[in-house]
Amino acid sequence: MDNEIIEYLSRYVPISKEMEKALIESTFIKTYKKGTILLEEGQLSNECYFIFKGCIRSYYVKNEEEKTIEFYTEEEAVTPSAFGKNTPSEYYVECIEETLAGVGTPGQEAEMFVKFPQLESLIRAFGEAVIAKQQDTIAEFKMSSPEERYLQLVKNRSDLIQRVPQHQIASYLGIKPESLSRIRKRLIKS
Amino acid sequence: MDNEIIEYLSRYVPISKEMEKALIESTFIKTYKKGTILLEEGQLSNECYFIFKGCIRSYYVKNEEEKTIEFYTEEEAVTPSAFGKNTPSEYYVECIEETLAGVGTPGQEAEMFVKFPQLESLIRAFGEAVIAKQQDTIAEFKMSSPEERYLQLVKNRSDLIQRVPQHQIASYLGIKPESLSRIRKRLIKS
DNA sequence: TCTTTTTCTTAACTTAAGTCAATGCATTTG
DNA sequence: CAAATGCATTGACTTAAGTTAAGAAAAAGA
Repeated sequence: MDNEIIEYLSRYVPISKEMEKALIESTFIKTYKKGTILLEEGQLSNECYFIFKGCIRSYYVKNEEEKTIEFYTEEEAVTPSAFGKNTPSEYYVECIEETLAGVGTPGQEAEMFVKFPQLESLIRAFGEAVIAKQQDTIAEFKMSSPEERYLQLVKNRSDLIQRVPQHQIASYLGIKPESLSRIRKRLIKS
Repeated sequence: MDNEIIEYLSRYVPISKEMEKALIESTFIKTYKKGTILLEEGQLSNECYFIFKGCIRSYYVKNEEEKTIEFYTEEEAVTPSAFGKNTPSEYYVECIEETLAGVGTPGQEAEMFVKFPQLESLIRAFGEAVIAKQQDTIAEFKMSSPEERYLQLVKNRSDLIQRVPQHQIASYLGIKPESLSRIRKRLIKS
């Protein structure tokens, strides 16, 4: 179990044995029931997560409507923008399945940074990768029709199509559930 | 002139006198003609920029069409995703006005990181701010119609409406120039 | 198991963006 | 200065997404 975190991090930076040990010791693991709200709009964020099993969704609410920003699944890290900051979160974070996750806190993070300054490089590299990926997402959004976006999703993250309710997929694609329903019908026919 | 870079950075982290001196000494300043391509798709990126005067645009090309990702203007930093990496850039970076900018290189960056490890924290904090802003952009895109996106742009960055050709604004909003033209007409009437 | 709630689909209608084509205007270039 | 190029606008038409409403199917809860 703990090895998964290490393996994940080592994609971005070499992890020493010592660092590995400190990481494992300072991480505590929790399970959350389906439907658990991990963070609400307006609240401060004191936790970040590494998912071992399950699915977490982040979403904004505007005009009483939920707009899904991202789905996170196994072996992915969830760090709210407001994590460890003194500003309230602009969005919600919710477990949409029973979820088993490693939980990190700002204190633990700071401690690790002091002990292992290389971690800062890691986080920086990781952040840069996230930025590049998000830029791609934005460009993809501008360049594609709803139907194309759906096809991309099916291609790249077909697991989500199976495990996530369609109205949440629709909000992730920036369209209404009715439209997604029609898109699917259209595609089946052809 | 140099003070602008310092002032900009100090929004994110305290800058020591010594650091200030090193920064100013290692930055060189260049002017680019309107239309200069700073980075092409497929090329490696060896430079990042801090704009003193002018405007830089980044864009993807897909199906022979340009899709603008972002416009950068005075006192903003432009760091291509591929900067200092060994992977080719996925997009173009172009000066759409005569532009005066400070130019940074990976070598200079690395040198600064060695001399001033705090800089790494700065870059990390900065990256996090960028991530939060991009998440907002993505959410805004999902939540709004083209007309609403245009109104947001007018509200938040009215300068761009003045200084950037409309077809580039259209591609930035993810719509066709004809549609933008109609949106403007619609808004004037009401 | 039966009920309730949530999710998905369908239909009819409205609205606006995409497409194609033409035109006018402005800026650049020879 | 004339020609060419690039840019913005307009119109007619097509296409698909939003809206509203209803009903079916599936999942959750009592």
